[in-house]
Amino acid sequence: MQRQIPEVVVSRLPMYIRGLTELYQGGIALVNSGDLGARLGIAPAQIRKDLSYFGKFGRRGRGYNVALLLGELSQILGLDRQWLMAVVGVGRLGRAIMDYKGFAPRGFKIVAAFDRDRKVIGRKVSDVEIQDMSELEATVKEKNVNIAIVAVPSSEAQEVIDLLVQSGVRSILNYAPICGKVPPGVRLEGIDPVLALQSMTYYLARSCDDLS
Amino acid sequence: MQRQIPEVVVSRLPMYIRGLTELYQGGIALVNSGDLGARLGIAPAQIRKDLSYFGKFGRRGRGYNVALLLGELSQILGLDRQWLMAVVGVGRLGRAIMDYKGFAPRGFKIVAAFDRDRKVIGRKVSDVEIQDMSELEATVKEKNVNIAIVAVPSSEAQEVIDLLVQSGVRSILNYAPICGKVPPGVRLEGIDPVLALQSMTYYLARSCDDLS
DNA sequence: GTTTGTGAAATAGTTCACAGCA
DNA sequence: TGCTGTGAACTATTTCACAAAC
Repeated sequence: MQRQIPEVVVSRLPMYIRGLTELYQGGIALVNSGDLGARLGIAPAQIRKDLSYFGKFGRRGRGYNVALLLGELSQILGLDRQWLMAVVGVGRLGRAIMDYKGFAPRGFKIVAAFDRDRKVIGRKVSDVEIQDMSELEATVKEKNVNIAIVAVPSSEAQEVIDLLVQSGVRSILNYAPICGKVPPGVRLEGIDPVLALQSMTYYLARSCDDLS
Repeated sequence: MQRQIPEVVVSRLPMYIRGLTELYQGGIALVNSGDLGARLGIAPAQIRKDLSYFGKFGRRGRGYNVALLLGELSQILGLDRQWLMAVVGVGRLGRAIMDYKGFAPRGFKIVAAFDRDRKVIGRKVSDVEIQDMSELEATVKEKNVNIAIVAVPSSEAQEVIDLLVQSGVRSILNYAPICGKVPPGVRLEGIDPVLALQSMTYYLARSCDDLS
């Protein structure tokens, strides 16, 4: 147990949560690092080492209590509370994000949406009323939004990111295919399926061409 | 220049493509590793080292010819051809994926879609007719699909992945929030926004709690 | 003068292997 | 006996720093 945990370690905790949740729902009460690792495709020693950054959660000779570890990890990640999110850009993609049923059950609730298009302002999508961009800063502060999802066209994305940062948002999930810039202290993560596809083709191209 | 390139290196090439494309569209013909790095948030030495795995593309004292490097990287990643994709699962999420306008302009074309729900089979989404799952293997082979996108509920995802692998698909982009298993030689990448959110909350929770 | 390409050095991350405990 | 927790060993990745090229 120590300070300054590597980012890779933090990024694996959600996977452990995922695997443990499946076990929990399957009624399995106890699991060891080998079985959890096999399920997630992660080395058992990796799991034990990662957990050791945060404490001692297992019992030697037995393994980990699934419910207990799930609770501990949820607390470590701050998932024991509800997080309020805003969506910026309510075009095709933004609407799909707002309609996505996967956020709420995992503790992430969309409570505000913004667009600059007059034609959609005032309408409701999934029970959330779309507001004008000019109301972003005030609404974000008033509703205590701390995560924003950017779903505007690439050309406007950086501008929107800047506005969000200025409004006090410290975590941004960006769907626009640009590499945005944020000041230190703000987290920006990109979601771009094309980026994933473009590295897969590297390996596809190789297994097609090389018959060696 | 050498064999066996690290995966991290391959995963950065699409980012270079992205940055170079922006420069190209901005009419900039020449770029050095420092400027490209600043734009992408990557160290200049990292860029030079990554490129050196594949060859020598720059001119000392000058930098890189944007169009030239773009072409080289596209070829390396196999982006100089069109890739045909199939979508499995045409619910809310699957339809959003099929409607997404970001694939085609970057060389990825959806040419087939499958679902097991009788009510949607036969309908068209974005000009592609939805077929029954039973036709998957034959259609994938006939149309030369080599990438599949999985957008079925978690409970069916592994089953669908197995079917795709059996049908000869070597690259799968999985939107279901499970950690699927594939045999060696098949690439499976997951897209799960919640996973990204769950690690962002770790840092959010810390900057809220700790006033230290 | 400028910037690449690249070994060598430094850092980060993973895996081993085993003492310690149930 | 079985499995965790963890330093130590190993491997991978990044960064440095500079000769070579223009």
